[in-house]
Amino acid sequence: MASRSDKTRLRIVQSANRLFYRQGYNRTSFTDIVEASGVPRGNIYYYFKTKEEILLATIDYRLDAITVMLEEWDREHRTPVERLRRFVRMLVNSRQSTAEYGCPMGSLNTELGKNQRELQESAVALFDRFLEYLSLQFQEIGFRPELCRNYAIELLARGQGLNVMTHVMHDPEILNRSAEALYDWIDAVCANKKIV
Amino acid sequence: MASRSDKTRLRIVQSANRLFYRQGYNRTSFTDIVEASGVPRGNIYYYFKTKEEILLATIDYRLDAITVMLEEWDREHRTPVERLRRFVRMLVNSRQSTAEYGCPMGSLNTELGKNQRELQESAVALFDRFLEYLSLQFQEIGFRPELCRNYAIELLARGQGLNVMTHVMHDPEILNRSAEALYDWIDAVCANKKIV
DNA sequence: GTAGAATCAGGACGACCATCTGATCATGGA
DNA sequence: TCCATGATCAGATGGTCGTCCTGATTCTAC
Repeated sequence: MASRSDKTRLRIVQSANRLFYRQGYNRTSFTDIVEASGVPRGNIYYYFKTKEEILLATIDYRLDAITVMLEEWDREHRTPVERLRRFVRMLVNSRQSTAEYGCPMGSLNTELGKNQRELQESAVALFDRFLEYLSLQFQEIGFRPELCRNYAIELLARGQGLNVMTHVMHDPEILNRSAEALYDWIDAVCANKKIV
Repeated sequence: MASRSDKTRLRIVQSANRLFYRQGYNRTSFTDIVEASGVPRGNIYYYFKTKEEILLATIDYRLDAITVMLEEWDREHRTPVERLRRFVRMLVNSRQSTAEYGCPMGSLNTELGKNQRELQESAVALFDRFLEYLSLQFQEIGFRPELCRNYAIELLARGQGLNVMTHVMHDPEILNRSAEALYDWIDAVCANKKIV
């Protein structure tokens, strides 16, 4: 099924995705995408009518990548606690690129959240995917459903906070050092399981 | 001392500051600033040679505002713990605008952190101001100096995380609900004081 | 083999961008 | 009164932006 067309489209999306992450969506020009992908101007417009459409395609692309990753986590780890810890480990593993360019998900939403609400509402799907997954793990641990979403938000918030600080200070060690507190938090929450 | 010149300059800076917060720096055009401030094009260039200079002026403007605020906190609250709690309260108080436009400090740094390093290095001063202040409070509580900076980063990180989630989900209640955990964290850290 | 759709290619277009220019106005000291 | 200078102002400028257009080439199916 990987026709020539599919390959070209994929090249565009991958190049745009990379640029959007590194430069931001608004600061990435059409010419940037043309040069990075090697796909000529008019040809890109054959696949996407507007720059916004390219962004939506990159969001879908990321969503697929996240789905694949989460499925892998499910296969690799049997218990929900291990999967929560795996999430923290992912943050730590990404610390170098986070220090350089920030969180791909968080920085995109932050950028679009200012005055580009429609686009941001598409980008929030990235957060929802993680929230859903994390929430599910807490449910499997045995917490009440209402609590689970709040725990998921709390965990995601702490991850985002570390990502922001890591990016702002250009210091990957912040993530390295602070991860321990997140592991502890997971343990502490789960220790409450019997009480709650 | 408020000459006509000073007033015009201030009007430019205040309008730009507002626009940069709401629309982001890069998406704010010169024309936007002209229209918002009511100061004609050429006149703005009499005060600032480039758009970047305007940004630097707004950063200074914010730094001054932060300084004034922190001095007020010092006057209002005698103990360092109260001042730390005051910081959390500020986050909660700003929850409405945070839900709409994000954290003024965090979102600016996130935007500039991508590919505009020189400007971001000026914007990081905003973070430094808070880090310095928070760190000082931990020192006054009695922690070892090396610890204090890490505690300050941790507190700032958790605040930024909540700000990001609040903005992304457009839900001020996230800040409202999660503040309690920050108060608890402050208490927990200070309870360790004798041990550490 | 060939018709028609899919794909490729790059220049052209108008809008808007940050910046600059030069003229005009206001003010205050000689 | 006059003029030097700080302040104000409208419009022009070159460049870049996202978008569009028109052919040329390649693929697919009969």
